[in-house]
Amino acid sequence: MEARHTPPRKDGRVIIHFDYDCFYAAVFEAKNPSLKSLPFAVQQKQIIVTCNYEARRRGLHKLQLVRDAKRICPEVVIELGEDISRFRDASKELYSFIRAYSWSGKVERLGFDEVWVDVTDMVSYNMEMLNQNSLAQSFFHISRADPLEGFAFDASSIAGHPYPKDFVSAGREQDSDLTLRLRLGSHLAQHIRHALEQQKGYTSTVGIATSKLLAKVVGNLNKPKGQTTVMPPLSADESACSNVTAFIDGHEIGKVPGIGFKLAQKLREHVLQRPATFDPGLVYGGTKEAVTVAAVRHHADINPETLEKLLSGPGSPHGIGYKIWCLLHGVDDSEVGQAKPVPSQISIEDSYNRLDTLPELLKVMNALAKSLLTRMRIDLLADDDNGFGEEHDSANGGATTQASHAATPKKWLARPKTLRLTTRPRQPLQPDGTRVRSFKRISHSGPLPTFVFGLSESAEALAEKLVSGALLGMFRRLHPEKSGWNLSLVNLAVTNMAETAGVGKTSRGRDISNMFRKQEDVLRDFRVTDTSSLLPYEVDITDVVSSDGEEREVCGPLTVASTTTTSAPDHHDGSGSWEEDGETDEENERCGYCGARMPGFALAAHQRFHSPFQ
DNA sequence: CAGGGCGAAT
DNA sequence: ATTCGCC
Repeated sequence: MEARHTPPRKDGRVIIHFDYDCFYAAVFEAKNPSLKSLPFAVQQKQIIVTCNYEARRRGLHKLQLVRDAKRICPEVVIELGEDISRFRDASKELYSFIRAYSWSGKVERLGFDEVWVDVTDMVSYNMEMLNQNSLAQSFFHISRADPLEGFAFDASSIAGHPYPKDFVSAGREQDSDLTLRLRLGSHLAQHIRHALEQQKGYTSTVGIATSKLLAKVVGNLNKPKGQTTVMPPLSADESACSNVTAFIDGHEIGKVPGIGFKLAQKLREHVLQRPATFDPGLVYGGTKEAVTVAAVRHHADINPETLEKLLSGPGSPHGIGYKIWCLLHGVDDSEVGQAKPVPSQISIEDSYNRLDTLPELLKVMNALAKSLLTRMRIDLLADDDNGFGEEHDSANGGATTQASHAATPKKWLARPKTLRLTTRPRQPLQPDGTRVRSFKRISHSGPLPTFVFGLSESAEALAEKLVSGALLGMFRRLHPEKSGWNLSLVNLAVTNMAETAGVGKTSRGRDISNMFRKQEDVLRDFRVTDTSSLLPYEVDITDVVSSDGEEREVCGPLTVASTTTTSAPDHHDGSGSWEEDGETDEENERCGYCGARMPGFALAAHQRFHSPFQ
C-alpha cells in the first residue's frame, strides 16, 4: 500500500461538548419534576419530537407519530411544545451557566441543546499547578482570581469513560502530557456536568477531546448522562495506531458532523460507484446503504482534490474537498466560536396546512411580526443605565420585558438593518392528484423600518404597522398573483445587526463584552491594573455580575468541592467563614508575601497574583 | 423525513 | 439580496 497523506493533527486544545439529554422533555421536567418518573413526551404538530427515557424504555422514540406513540404506550403523558420560547429561554439559561466557567469566552451553542467550550486555557493553567508527586490529591482551579474556587480531584485517573474503553495510560512518551491534559478536561467536564444537574436540574451527555468534531461524536458513546474522553494516541506511527482513526472509521458517513444529507449522498454514490443509492420517496430513515468513513477513506482516488471536484457545487464553500478530507481523518481545526453579545439574526417561522387567503395571511403575519418584535426586545434591548445587557430569561415570553419596561430606560444593543420575508409555497396538485412535495423557500428582503425601535408602542401595535408598512409590499413581490398561492411556511427575520454606539471596543468601561466575562476575570482587572482609575466602574461591575443572571452561586466561595461528594478535602467548614476571621487554623497556610491565609492547595495559585505578569 | 433556527455561501 | 446546508 502506498503511503497516503494524512492531514496534520493539531491536538493542543481541550474541548468539551455538552448535549442536554432529551432537552425539550427536560425543560418540562425541570419545571415539573413529577414528570420524570412517568413516560413523558413532547409533541409538535403530529409528531413526538422527543421523549424522556422512561418513555423510551416503553418503546417510544424521537420523531414518532403521536398516533403510534399512543398506541404503543397509552399511558404516555404528552405536552405541546410548539411554542418554543420556553426552550429558547432554558437554552440561554444553561448556556449562560456554562459560559460562566469559561475564561476565554470560547463557548458556542449549536441549536438549543448543544454547547462546546474550549477549556484549553483552564487546563493549561491547572497543569502548571499540579503536583506530579501526588496527582491523586489534586485541586482544579476554576478561577484565576480566587485560588479557593475549584474542586478536588484525582488527576491520576479519567473522570467518566475513556475511549477506547480499555484505555490504559502507557505508550509513547509524548502522549503522557496529552493524557494528563485530557484527564484534567474530563474532570472539569464532570464538575460542570454535575453542577448543571444539581443546580439547574438538567442532565447532559458530554464528550471531551481535542477538537469540536471528536468531542461531539465521542459523547454519544455513553448516553444519557455519561461522558467520554478520546485518549491518545491520536495519531498513528510505527508502534501504534490512532484512536481517532479507529473511532471515526466505524461511523456511517452521514453521521459525521459537517457531512450533511447532500454531501453524504454524493459520497455514498461515489463509493458505491454509480448507483444513486436510495429510493427517492422513502419515509423516515430511508434505506441509505451504510457507507462508513473507512470505506470512503480507503476508496481509491480519495484526496482533497478529487473530493473538491466531487463535492463542490452551488452553495458549497470553497475548499470543501480539503475540509471533508480532514473530517474523514478525524481532523477538525475549526475554532469554538466566541460568545457573542448579540445574535447575528433573529427569525420566527411557523408552518401551515393551508394558507391561501389574504385575511388568513394578515393574521399570520401579524402574529409572526409580534413575536419577532418581542424577541427583538428580549434579545437586543438592554438597560440604559450601564450599557450592559440584562439577559432576562423569562419563562413566559415577553411578559418580563413588558413589566420592567416602565421601570428602567432601555437601549438597543444592536439595530438590525434588514427585514426578510421567506415563504415556502406548496406545489399545486398534479393532474394525477398527487402533490410534489417541495421544501424550497423563496425570500425577499428590504430595509427594516426604524419605527420598530420605538418603545412607546406595544409590540402588537408596531407589528401591525410593520405588516402594512413593509411586509405586505414584500409579499406582493414574492407572490405577484393576487391569489392562487398556497403557503406551507412563513418566516420573518431581521438581519444585518449594526451594533449601536457605546457597544464597540473603544468605550472600555461600557464594553459589552464584559457582559460575558465571569466575575473573577472582571475582578482580576482590579488587581493587576491601576486600581484607582477603575474605581468609578465598580458599580458597573457589580451590575454586570448581578445582571448576568442567577448563576452567581457557581462563583461563590462555597463552591469549593461543593459538588464533589467523594474525596473532597474538608478545608472549609461550609459556613462561609473561611475568610480571615481571626481564627487560627493549622490546616491553612500563609502567603509569605501578603500574609493571606488559605489552604495549602490554594497557595500556588494565589501567589501567582504577586507576580507582575500573568 | 417535523419544526424552528443559524450562518455562510451566493 | 437570496439560497443552501446543517443542526
